[in-house]
Amino acid sequence: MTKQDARAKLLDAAIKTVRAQGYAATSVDALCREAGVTKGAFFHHFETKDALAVAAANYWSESTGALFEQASYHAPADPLDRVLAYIDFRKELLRGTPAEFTCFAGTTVQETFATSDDIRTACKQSIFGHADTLVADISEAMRQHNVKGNWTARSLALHTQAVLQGAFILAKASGNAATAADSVNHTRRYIELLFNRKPSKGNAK
Amino acid sequence: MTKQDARAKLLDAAIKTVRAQGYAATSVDALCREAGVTKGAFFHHFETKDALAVAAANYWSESTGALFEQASYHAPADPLDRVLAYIDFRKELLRGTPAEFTCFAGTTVQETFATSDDIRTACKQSIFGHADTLVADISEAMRQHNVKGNWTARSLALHTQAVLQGAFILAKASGNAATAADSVNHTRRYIELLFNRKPSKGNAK
DNA sequence: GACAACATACCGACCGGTTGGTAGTTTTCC
DNA sequence: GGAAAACTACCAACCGGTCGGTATGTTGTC
Repeated sequence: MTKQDARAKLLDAAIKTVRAQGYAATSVDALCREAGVTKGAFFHHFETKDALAVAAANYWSESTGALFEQASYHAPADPLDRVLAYIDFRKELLRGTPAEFTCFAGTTVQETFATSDDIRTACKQSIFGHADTLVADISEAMRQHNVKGNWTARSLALHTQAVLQGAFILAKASGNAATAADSVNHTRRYIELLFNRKPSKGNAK
Repeated sequence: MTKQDARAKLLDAAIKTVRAQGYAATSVDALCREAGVTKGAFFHHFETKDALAVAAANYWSESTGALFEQASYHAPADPLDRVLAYIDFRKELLRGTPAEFTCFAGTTVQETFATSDDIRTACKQSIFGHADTLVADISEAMRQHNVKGNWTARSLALHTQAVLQGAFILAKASGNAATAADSVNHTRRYIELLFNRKPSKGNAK
């Protein structure tokens, strides 16, 4: 109702609609309809459709960043436990329809990587930036548990993101969130094996 | 030049263009231009644009199926070696630009899962059908190496596909195929750990 | 001469983006 | 401190162009 309302509503509409239909299939008109604003408002706040995509990717980084910052997986004293709790948290988020739990940045970059460097960079920042928040815990876990392999903390952090992005695709293809959860279970098991941690019960398949 | 030529050229153009730009951003006109045929030819062979997508997904299944059938990773006597050789083969394929090594089915299903059940099913068949070709070797490896975990051969096969699909997205986002190769290395290491196989040298990061 | 395999010309709907304009707020200047 | 000027947020109508799709040829082959 107040100032700057249209911009926020358009960003929310973009996240929702693009996750459901993809970026190219989402028209500016559809976005305005979903947000309940006019086309004039759209182009008042965003120079082009691509500029909205960049803003939405940054908005996505901020809102998911806040979600993960507040989450309880940071609580355990052992850094390895924090990493495993993060994996469990990601698994818990796999609820509802794919449009509800999949990643705006991953979906958008898949369509735009070759046509818009600005969008690609914003999406890369979202995915790689989130991965970077895991590196400290992984590094500390490697130190405390005396694990040194032929791999880096950052590459493992990025690998967890790759698994999730791929799990989203399989969930979309199968229409089944459980398919994605299976891959998260494998990732948990991988980390347990890397750190010689006894596997927890209850991660079937 | 001969009969049925236009259809084949349109399918090739679809694979190439969709991998580069996505499905929705690929117009029928652009497809005809790329294939060197007219719009009349397009709608002579395909009832709708969506019908072409289904045909292209099936064509993708066939052509990649032939590629993997002929590959040399089936040679080793030990089924675990065959699985690891498959992983190495997938890593070798990560050459050139993302448009050259990424998956048509994964790209397409990401955009169409909610809007076309026919396309979604054809893409699911492509990805899950390929995963199924790995199940026999994984199962035999579990038997021969006396490995039984809280997971199934099929879920591990699907997990390898999830990692690859996710690795494609990270490669698109970073513009760097090496990012994808890192995830494949982690997957190889995971399988080695699952089967208590000594790690091979040379899989850095 | 019938039929498949195209080609050409064209359609209405919708695309991203622009226009001229209005209502309300903030800043400027005496 | 109060009016004028400038600015912000937003709107409805509209633009040229492109979209997926169609209707009607033409051409080569059996």
